[in-house]
Amino acid sequence: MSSKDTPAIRQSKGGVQSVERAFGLLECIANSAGSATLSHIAADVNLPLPTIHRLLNTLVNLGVVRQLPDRGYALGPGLVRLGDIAGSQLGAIARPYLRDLVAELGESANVATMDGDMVVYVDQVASERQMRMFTEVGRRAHMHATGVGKAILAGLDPEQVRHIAATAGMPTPTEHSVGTIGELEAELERIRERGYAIDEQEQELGVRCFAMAIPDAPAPLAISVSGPVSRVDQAFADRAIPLLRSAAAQISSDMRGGV
Amino acid sequence: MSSKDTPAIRQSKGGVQSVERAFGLLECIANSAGSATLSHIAADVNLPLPTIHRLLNTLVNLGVVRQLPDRGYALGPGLVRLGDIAGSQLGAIARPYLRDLVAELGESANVATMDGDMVVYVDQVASERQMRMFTEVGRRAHMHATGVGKAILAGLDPEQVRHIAATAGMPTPTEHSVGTIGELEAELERIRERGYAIDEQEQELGVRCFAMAIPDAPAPLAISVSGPVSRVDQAFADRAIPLLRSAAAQISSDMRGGV
DNA sequence: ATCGAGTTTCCGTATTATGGATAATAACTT
DNA sequence: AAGTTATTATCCATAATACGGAAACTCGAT
Repeated sequence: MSSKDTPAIRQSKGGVQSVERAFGLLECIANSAGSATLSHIAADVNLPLPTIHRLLNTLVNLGVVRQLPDRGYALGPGLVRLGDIAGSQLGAIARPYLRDLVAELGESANVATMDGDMVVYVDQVASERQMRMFTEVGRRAHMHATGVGKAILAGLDPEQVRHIAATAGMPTPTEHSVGTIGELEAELERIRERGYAIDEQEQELGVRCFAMAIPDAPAPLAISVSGPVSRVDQAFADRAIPLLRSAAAQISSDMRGGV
Repeated sequence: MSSKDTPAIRQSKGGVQSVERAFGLLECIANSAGSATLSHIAADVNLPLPTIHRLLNTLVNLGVVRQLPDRGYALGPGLVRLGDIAGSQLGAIARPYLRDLVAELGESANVATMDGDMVVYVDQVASERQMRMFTEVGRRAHMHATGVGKAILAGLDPEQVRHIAATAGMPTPTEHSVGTIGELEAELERIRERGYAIDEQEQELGVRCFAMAIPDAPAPLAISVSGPVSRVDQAFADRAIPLLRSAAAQISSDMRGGV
């Protein structure tokens, strides 16, 4: 499951070839979890060895890739920094509104984006409560098993949803998780009707979560509030949903407004 | 403070120009917090507009940069993913040992690397205790004010240390923090003698931390255990130091061993 | 000590990125 | 609302740049 995952390297017209190739290599290393040797990479992306070697050298000099003592290549710390900044920038616009949500509702609020076929949490404002959700920023999770993920999926084409479900798979972290594409599609329809997604202990037992997509965002984005089922109940939802709705609207307009 | 931070773009011989330039642009966007407009970027990196535009286009197509509705450019979600994977890969080798440390000592353990002139936490295993350190993965901190940072600094050339202190500055988060280069150098000398670093409430009041650098790591790396001063005392240190030492040695050999 | 898979360097070639000039678009001004 | 400027996007001839075949080298295995 490695020679087909990276379908060579997409070359879009008007793009700079070497840059596209360079990121193809990064993708390739990212997919082959851990290190990847030169020839291993050459097998995946379809390029002559010297070319790959030269590109990798450049990336190593840039600190984006690090070369292991056994000559293998791995993603380097430079990417940690860039990724961190990228995430915080995405989250930065949303943060003040998340803070309001937390202040108002007393539960943790999150922003997540879709990357590839997974959800990535880009920012979180944790509640002050003792027992609270512990969703690390940067964590990745399956779309169908999270509130934010389902909220995002509900805004995509059905075929795109199928494709994501197919490539990422549909594991069921708990017995409440959605397990089949049929169920998922029905669930997404419900989400579209009511305007928000519910994660009913689907990601973790005892945790309920309300999520909503940010309309017209530059990247697929959703926000959520989550907490233990004991506190996050119907009464909570009645207070939370309008707040989520207005937060989503404001974030959306902030993002369109630039800065 | 923006036209001098990015000293054009470093071009190392044997490197692929366009790739180096592309990452120069990413750096530039990263530095100009939030969005950066085309001409703003052109002012920082010293390149003709069409060239920048073409490179940015490529990066946008790759999902690494996103273009805002006001035509500004910002780092995109693709980087979040790569950075996340890069971080977890760096941390992955260390994680099992961190787990052991936490199991044995009952306090949170961290791995951090140096990136630029800052420390970045790449992984953490949190203790099960109620009151625990809340160091998010991906967080950046000043070298001189953290245990891991000082442990790493202790292994660098004095001039490099000076340079880092000069460029990053030396803020003092608490009244215990090291505030001058003189103090720092003395402290680093002590660290070299005893073989580990102590963060004595220098980052946050009430928090003590023992840290040790990973020798011969592919990137500067250090591990630490930290917790409230009430629990993390001399008796704790007596248990912790040998464990840290052996963990560091094992991680080091694992990293040299490849995979 | 010999071999061979995998990695790195070399260098002539032409493919590829380049950037000056120009057009299109947005922002400001009167 | 029309004119003006600043900013961004597109063309395309040029040559500089990245390319990749071939050959040297390194390291682990036999």
